Amino acid sequence: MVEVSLDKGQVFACEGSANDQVVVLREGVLKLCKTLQDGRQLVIAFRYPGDLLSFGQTQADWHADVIAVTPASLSKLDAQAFDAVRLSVPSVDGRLIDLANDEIVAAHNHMVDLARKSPVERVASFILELMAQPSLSSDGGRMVSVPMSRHDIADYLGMQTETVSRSFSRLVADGIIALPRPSLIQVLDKADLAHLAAGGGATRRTVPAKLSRH
Amino acid sequence: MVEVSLDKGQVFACEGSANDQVVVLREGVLKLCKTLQDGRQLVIAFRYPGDLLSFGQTQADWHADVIAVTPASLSKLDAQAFDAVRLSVPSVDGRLIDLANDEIVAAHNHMVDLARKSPVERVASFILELMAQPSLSSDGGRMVSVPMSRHDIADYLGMQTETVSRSFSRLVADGIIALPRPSLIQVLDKADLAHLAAGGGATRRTVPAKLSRH
DNA sequence: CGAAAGTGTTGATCTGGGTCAATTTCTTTG
DNA sequence: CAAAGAAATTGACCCAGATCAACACTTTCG
Repeated sequence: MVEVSLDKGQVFACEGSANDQVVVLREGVLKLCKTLQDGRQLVIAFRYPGDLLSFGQTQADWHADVIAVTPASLSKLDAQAFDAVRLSVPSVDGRLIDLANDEIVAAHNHMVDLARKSPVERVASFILELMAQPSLSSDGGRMVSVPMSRHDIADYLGMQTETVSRSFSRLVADGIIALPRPSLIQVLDKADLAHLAAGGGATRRTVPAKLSRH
Repeated sequence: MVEVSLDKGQVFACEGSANDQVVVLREGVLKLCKTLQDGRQLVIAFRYPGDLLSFGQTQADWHADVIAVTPASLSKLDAQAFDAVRLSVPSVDGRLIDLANDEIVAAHNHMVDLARKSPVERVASFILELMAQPSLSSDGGRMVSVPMSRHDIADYLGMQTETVSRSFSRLVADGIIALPRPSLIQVLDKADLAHLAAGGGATRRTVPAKLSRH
């Protein structure tokens, strides 16, 4: 099992390159990216500590670029060695299938975000995803750190940086979150956030006067 | 192994209901749908003959509605029986992992479509997907039948029926496809279609005069 | 420390695709 | 086959979010 360290911004793997290893993220945050020939880009997913980056599948090619969003460290094991593990511990396969399935469910949910939710709703969903990451969450989920740039968030949510920024501002104006720093979210009303993310519109439609402007 | 028949429009399973079976689609086309509480809908994926609908995972809940787009027939086997198969034929697990992986790759590609492609590009990608289905393709992939409605296509591509229709019209006007009937596509220029779908813009930017209007 | 570059926020304007509405074309059925 | 109903197309208009532009704040480095 080999340890690898990545600097912020470093490319770990490229779409199309061979992937005959099993890789686990130990520390830091990665993004999986796909780019169209004219430069349009999408961040397929972010990866957090503990996440598996590849399932040791038979067809072995990365289908997206893998890039460090923060300094990161990861462990890799080549496919043969992993196959030995799978043979000696049969429950591993079932676990892999479950993990792959979680991945499918997550992807399908994100598709709904991309296709059918408004910018504010997408950002609300995104904040909830961050809150679910123990490595980013503190104070019982009240404070959430945001390790990626507004640009990365935009590419993840299928919008523009400006729109991401405006959506954050909207949530602040509505008293749902506070932003002590761009990279730190204080969640003020988790219920409203969840309601928004689910596509139900915010509970608090009318905003307290002193919060709505400045 | 139990056979099930579905009428067009019939609901086979609902999001959240228990899924402790392994299901294979034999004939017909299904759609997997997710609906937001205010009615916004997305077709996550279509399923074609030969597709597996569930991977016999541990956590057993449908995460989308499953609805017949055409009359369909499918076979199901309950999880215990399938587990017996998995134990006796160890290669099944590896195959399942590969299938799940294909599903992940497909979902990730579709995310790019939804988030970053224009309506015409999405429809182009969609037509290519249909062409890849042997059950829909004839005349060496020149003629493709479209079993689902414009509305379903819209919900699959994250747009409106009207926009789907306009995109088809655009492709016809540009001489890339012909539409003898709404449910039948004749592919005239597969290269252009692929180029469009890849986000490169059509090769034929200037349109022959007699095709561009009327 | 001050300049320069990078990142984020806000404002002004423009446009692609959504929405509403009117036909036309397919499909079904009596 | 005709009539009714559903589905698809086309047109007109409008608005959410992209684009363009200016500015603020933070970090880096000579």
